[in-house]
Amino acid sequence: MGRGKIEIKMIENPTNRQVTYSKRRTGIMKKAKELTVLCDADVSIIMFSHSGKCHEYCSPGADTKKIMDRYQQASGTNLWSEQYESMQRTLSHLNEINGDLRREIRQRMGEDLDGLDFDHLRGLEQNVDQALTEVRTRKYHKISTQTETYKKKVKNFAEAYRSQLQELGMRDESVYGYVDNGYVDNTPAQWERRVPLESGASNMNPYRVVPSQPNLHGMAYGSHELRLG
Amino acid sequence: MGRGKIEIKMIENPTNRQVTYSKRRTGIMKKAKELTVLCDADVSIIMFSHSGKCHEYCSPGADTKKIMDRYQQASGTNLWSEQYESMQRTLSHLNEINGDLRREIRQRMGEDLDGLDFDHLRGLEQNVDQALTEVRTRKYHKISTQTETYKKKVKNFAEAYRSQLQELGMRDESVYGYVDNGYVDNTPAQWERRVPLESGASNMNPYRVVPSQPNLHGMAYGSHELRLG
DNA sequence: AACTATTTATAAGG
DNA sequence: TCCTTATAAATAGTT
Repeated sequence: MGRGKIEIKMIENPTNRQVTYSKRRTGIMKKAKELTVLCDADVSIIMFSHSGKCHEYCSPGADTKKIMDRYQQASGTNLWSEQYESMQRTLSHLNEINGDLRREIRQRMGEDLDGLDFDHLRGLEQNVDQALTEVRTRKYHKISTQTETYKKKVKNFAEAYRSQLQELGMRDESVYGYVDNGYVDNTPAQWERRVPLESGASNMNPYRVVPSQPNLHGMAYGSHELRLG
Repeated sequence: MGRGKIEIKMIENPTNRQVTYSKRRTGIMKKAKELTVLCDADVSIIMFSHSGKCHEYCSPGADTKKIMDRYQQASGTNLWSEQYESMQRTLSHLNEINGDLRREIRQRMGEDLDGLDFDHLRGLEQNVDQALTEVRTRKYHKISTQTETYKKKVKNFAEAYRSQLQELGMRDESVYGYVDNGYVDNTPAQWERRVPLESGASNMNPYRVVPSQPNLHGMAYGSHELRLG
């Protein structure tokens, strides 16, 4: 339709091509609008010109994404579902691992042991026993280290205090005596009574006896729709 | 264009509307094809009729999804990204939790204890100690239960054997003697030497000492592209 | 679905 | 990009 008939094949002249693209794009968009109104249809058109420019039409009362979602549903299967399902599988896999890890922790806490046969129980016992030994070793190492640290601190403090006294021309023999007898005590008794410090950085507190859910990141996935608090 | 000019407004007569939809749809699709060829453009058209029927056109050399992805990219921001990012956040959150759980297990195995202060060590020690007690209790309970089971089995077997002998008009006093003296033994010594049975259903073997990765589901997400082996 | 009078789209040119 | 105009194409109403 025009001054002459044209063959439907790629227009080589870039200017002509661009002009034709522009005209016909307008034409299609107009037709789409008319169809939308005349027939009460939902239409989505997305076009990319040879040069990469993007144009779209979308019938009023719906947006492109809605039509695409509807398209996805209508065409049944594919589109994003593939990627969604991949992520979905990953999520349930991770959740499964999560469940296994929690169960292992519960079993290491002496719970949920009904499912274990004798050999597993025996192995678990040995492993926990070794762990206990290791933890005890560390604990006592910590005690002595901290004790040494405090000893040094107090010693340094006393040293400074004494040299100050000396600067003032005075003497006080009781400083060292205080350090060695009173403040530092190798028995763990005073430690055992301390209230544990809350560690904000770690959400894992191994010393807390939490009966069934070692870490309370309650999550349950499995539906296609996801929400994350 | 036709026998008479029509006003662009919704066609009330359903038959006419359907006929017009059909004709004009064909027209638009044809125009789209021509545009594709003439101007080397990528076009995607999705249409839903008033009755809900879906029709699409997509330029050859690309599929609808590709054009939509390109559209998403071109239109800059949103569309699916919101949902993707939500899932992405969920995934990394789960991974983080799993990391914490793995660390907790390692610490319950006596590893990775450098970061714990004295109070945590003390709590962990107490907890592991309690767990050890519980596991031991269960283990010995298992021993006695299994022993009882075997005792009964052998007893039943011996009973059956003896009644068979009786049916044959014979007597054998040694049967019970064998049961009570030889086969059943309450000491755990013979159990301790058994090779553990492999449990195929469970991928968690608490009695295995695996130094750094309690469960080898090595996963590392974080990129937008996902793959799951 | 086919026909056809008429409207609409648009190719070429400015 | 817009205007013009001759002509091709689309299609409304009819059969």
